[in-house]
Amino acid sequence: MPELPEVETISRQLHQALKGQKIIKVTILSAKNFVGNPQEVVGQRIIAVERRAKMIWFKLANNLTLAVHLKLTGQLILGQGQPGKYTRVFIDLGSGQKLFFNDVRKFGWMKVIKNRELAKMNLDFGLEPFDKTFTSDYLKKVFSRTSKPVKLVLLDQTKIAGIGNIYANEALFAAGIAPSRPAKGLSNKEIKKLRAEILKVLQAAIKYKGTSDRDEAYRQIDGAKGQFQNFLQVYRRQGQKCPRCGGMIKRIALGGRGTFFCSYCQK
DNA sequence: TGATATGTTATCTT
DNA sequence: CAAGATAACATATC
Repeated sequence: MPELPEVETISRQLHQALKGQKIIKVTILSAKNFVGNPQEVVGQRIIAVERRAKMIWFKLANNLTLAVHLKLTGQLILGQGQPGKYTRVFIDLGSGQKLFFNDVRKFGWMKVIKNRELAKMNLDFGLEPFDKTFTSDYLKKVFSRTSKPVKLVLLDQTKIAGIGNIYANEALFAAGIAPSRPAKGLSNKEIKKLRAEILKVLQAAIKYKGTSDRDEAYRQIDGAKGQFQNFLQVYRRQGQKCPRCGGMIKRIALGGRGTFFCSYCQK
């Protein structure tokens, strides 16, 4: 699924490829996946492409931003060809290339947003893990206020932006903390460790350009898979041996989501 | 056929 | 009232 490392990868690649380019034409094939007036972005130059939480922001010259959320199965592919079966929107660029927004399940969206509304939208999200304000003191404060399972707090975008199911599971494994532990019950030492492991796993996943699990949707902008699926320790590995202690990896549901952990070495 | 997958939000419940 | 729990969204795959 596109989480922080996947969206960051796409966002960096698009910035590289599209900075300075002009949007020539917007073709909407599925109306529900495009919000706003496409004419407002036509003719505009792309100043920068940035990531915020799990969104990609195309900052345009006219103080508008084209925001994209890939949700579960969205892709942004840069190419020369024709739209595919699951292309919902595509954008013709000055270079002659096309940017295809593909999305099997149609949960994702593109939205035209005024920059001053963007600032308001920003307030709905928690801290970016790589922001220097994301300290263990901050985590401690967040955790102390709830007895929800710690994994659900990691997934709460209003507290921390960008972590999804894969990296919540992996970070808790790396920190040796059971996902169902009530957040307020974690010790200072555990919180410190968890913060460090969150940063480590996100950094490693960015290095390997994200996780393309099975035939899942995530792709880099040239259509290539990421490689971090080869480094997953627990995610979707139920029934297999724990790479750390040799115990059995279990699967439970937390908040209706698959949760994977080693019941021997995650305390 | 039914279970499973999942990010986010709407809605129901406590 | 707020926090927490759960359903809904759409569709493919096992």
